[in-house]
Amino acid sequence: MKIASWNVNSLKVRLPQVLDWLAEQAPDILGLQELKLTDDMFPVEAFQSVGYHACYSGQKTYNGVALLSKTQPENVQIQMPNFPDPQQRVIAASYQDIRCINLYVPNGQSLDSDKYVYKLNWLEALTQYLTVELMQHPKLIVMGDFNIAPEDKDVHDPSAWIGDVLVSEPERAAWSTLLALGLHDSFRLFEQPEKLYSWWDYRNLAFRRNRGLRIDHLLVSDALKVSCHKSYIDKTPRKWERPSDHAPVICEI
DNA sequence: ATGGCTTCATAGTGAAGA
Repeated sequence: MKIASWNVNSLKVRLPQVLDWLAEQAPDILGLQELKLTDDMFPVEAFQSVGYHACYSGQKTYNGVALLSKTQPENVQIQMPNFPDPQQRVIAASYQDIRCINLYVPNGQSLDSDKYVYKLNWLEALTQYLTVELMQHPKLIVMGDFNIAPEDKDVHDPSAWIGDVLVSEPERAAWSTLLALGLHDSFRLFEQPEKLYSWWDYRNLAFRRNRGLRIDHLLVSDALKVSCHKSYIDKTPRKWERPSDHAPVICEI
């Protein structure tokens, strides 16, 4: 079973690329973030016609998350029940005995921003939410754009990022707290080449120079860790014309 | 070099992303 996560930075703009990628990779489940469209604009038919079910939670301009799947999603939940939020950043669904949670974690903007406070509060709520979910669903996958680079090796130039969001100690502590619940960064379950990232700035030829961060992740619970046999990043779509700034991340269980 | 690029917004001294 192939499960993937991709921040598409506008589904309106990226729909043709998502369809191409689905045809190429044929994931069983694909979590999308940053749809940037309202639910009435969601391209249900386009995905249906290539054999994918969809559940989604969008909003105007910002945020928005969706799960595409070859099988029917069950028990779909939008938002964390313990954190009502006008920003659409969470969608969860079950596929047989696997529970899949797709996240668009707040960016935080800067360490002195209100948005940073919101990010840390959001991550604290996520910890509580996942604690409950893990008790109910031993086979749990938590995927998405976490907007956290867990370690310095996930940062192209750690010294240049000191004091910035995505790498700060409180964010990394929140990440560690999530893993301590019994979740595993699937990417780090395996030997990986160095300097592999999932996001590159649009500016300054950052992709060509591989000046990136690894901030998109697929976490698997203990019960899924044993059957997880592969985890990787597909940089190909980042090379396409008018790409998202994020690449899809994939794990196979 | 506090901008460089992209998206969605509106017609701003743009906002936000990462």
